[in-house]
Amino acid sequence: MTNAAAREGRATGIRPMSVVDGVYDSIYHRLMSLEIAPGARIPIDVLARELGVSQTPIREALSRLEREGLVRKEHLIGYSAAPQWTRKQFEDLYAFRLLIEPEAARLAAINMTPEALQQLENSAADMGHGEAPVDRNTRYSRFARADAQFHDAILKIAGNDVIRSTLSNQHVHLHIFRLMFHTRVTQEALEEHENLLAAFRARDPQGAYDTMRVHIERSRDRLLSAFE
Amino acid sequence: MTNAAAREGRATGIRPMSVVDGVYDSIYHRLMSLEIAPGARIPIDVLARELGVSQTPIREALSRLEREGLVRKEHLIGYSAAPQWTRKQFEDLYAFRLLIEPEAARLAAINMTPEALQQLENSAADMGHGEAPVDRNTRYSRFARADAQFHDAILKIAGNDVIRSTLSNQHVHLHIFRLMFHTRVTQEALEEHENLLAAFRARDPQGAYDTMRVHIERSRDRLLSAFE
DNA sequence: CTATATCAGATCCTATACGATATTATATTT
DNA sequence: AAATATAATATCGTATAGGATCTGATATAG
Repeated sequence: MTNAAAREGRATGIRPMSVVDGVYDSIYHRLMSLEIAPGARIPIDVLARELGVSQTPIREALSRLEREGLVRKEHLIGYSAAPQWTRKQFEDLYAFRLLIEPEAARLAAINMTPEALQQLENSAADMGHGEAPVDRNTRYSRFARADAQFHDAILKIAGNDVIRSTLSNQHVHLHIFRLMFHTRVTQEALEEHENLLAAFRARDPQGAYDTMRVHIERSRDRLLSAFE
Repeated sequence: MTNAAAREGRATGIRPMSVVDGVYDSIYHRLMSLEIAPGARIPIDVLARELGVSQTPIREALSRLEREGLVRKEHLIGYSAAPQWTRKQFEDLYAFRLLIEPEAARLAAINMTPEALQQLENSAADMGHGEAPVDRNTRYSRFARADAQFHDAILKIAGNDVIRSTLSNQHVHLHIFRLMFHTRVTQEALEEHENLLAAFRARDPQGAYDTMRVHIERSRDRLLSAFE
């Protein structure tokens, strides 16, 4: 029964995992894998039949995805996957990141502890090597996830929770992931992450600030080619 | 019938206004007026009975409010109004605003047009005078709303939609409104807004940047007293 | 051949019902 | 009297049903 399959996920705590969580994950991965294309309709009852659950949890999961900007809703028409980014949205986001993340890197360098540094090193190591990716899709998918984790770890060390939740809600990396299909990025990004780590090891706030700024600017320029 | 009352709101477009929208507004105003206290439980079926609608739209409205940080949800326990801010959350938010809004003011000064300036002037004028407030509650409530509109207008002129939606989702002003009950703020803020307008009239980007920074720092210091 | 009108199917939105879980009050034991 | 155990109530989470609206196709008129 699909119901049981959705529920069996990770029931970490004592509480039983809600059906909504399973539905959320399922839709999230369909968006991530581009199985649901940008702009495509997402009918509630079709999903309900496919997942073997009722419409109520589907509704809540989609509502949650809407708040994160991954799906859109039109009254009396229904839900659909968010359309591909426009160039302006892309540029606005990077202008925003340039305001936030260099300063966050500076704060992180100030607050850096040996334990936090070790976690960052591990996170960065995950990006480079790992089992061989089976196809282009899973390769980029894993890269995007690891990149998100790396940047979030820095924000966590910086210690400003408002900034951290704000950026994670932007779900930057899912959208970027889509763009990556049209470009090549991984090698340079890895080197820039290594530069960041060097600044953190040296406990150099200004260096971390500058390095992060350069990293984001280069990331922007690399991805800009996706808009021709 | 309460159902009809909820629906009668503003049905501006051709589309009938959804029940969810009415429920959302109702709960929002109850939070704004402190009729629902910070931290208080919000039982779904009690609300459903009071508003004369079923539980499904209540559920969706609460989900929407959760994304905006106004209510919290615990699995198998239920919804409750977001607790009063801690000092750390408050300081994190203002650190965030200091990164964003001065730069937004700078951009707004660059993009300023006569029409945009006129709208800002009107918005600022709304804050000063208006019909006499009936009580302390509605006076602060109107002030908070007008202040939010003024700051949002600047962000709109700055032109970065990512930044604008991010800040409006923070619902800064609702929470600040609560704090204002414990302090007095209006007169100084009005003068600082006037200083901002002066910089915009002069098309002075650097001046707008500096003035906004001072404004936010002072706003922070004024409200900090609410934490003793 | 194009454009409008009508109709059937799909989908959304809301209401209601019921099992599962948490919370509170009562009773029992130490 | 304090603490634990048990039962009753309140509330949540999910499933299902039906009315309302939209979408797309077919038919008809110009």
